[in-house]
Amino acid sequence: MASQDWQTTLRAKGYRLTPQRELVLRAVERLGHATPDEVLGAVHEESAAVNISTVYRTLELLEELGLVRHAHITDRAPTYHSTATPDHVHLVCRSCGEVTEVAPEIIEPMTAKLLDTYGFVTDVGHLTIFGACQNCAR
Amino acid sequence: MASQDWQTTLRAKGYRLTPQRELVLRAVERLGHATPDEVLGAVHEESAAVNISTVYRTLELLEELGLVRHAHITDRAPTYHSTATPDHVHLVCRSCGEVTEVAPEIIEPMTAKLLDTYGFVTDVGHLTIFGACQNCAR
DNA sequence: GTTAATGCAAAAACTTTGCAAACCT
DNA sequence: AGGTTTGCAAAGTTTTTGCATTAAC
Repeated sequence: MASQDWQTTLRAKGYRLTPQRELVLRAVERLGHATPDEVLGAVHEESAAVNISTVYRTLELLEELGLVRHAHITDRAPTYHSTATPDHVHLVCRSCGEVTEVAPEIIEPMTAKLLDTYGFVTDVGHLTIFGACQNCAR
Repeated sequence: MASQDWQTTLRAKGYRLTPQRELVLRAVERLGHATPDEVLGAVHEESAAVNISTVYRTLELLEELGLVRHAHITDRAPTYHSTATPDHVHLVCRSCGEVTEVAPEIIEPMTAKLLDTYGFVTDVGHLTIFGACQNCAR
């Protein structure tokens, strides 16, 4: 059922089902958070050869369809994650690089205030908070 | 006085005072938020020729010294801003690109909770919140 | 005079694009 | 069959690096 979902979403907009698209989506789901390059690597481990440009095009497509999202967790490449996982905020430690996923509820007081004061609707799924984790903070 | 500050900071760590470093720092202060490329452009307008690689090296140095900071406001290049301006959070509208600066107090409830729950110390100056501004939200 | 910093040019890393061949429907 | 998608290769961007020259101290 969930496995049909993405197929339906693709077809709904007239896009075709290809093994590459399935492989990329699966890789993103499996990896949790991954750069285009890491997605390519993961797909290759599946003993499948997909071109890097296809990975880029596919990630763009999947994001347009709302099946994946990206966030800027490192200073370099964007990292993609599946939207099948519930929305979450990323806490990224500047020292050790650890990434913690946090339920969006924790920032609800803030999003409420931003809406209230500025009429700003926070895109929770895209939020990355940098700082120092418990271990590195002291 | 403030104009001496950065000179002192540089010397304190044994770095040298160069016109390029002053030009880059001034450009960042003047521009508010700027990519390395925009900094280069601004410096050139000062009728001074500074190489792009010097801009990169200088921004890195200034950041190490705590004189500038960077945040990821767009999906592409990082934007640098002076730390002379008080810490602030960036609200970025995904539709129109508008960037609003917000006092850190507004997110204090969130940072408190993150500290409480995860021992996570939020780096407020680096925080960029994506979403939809008042005009674009509806 | 020493040593760090700059400019330049080349390389590296990352992403995009054009086009013919292959594949989905 | 017909139009979309892929692979490949080449080009575009952005950032980094090595090294000789220049400039700060």
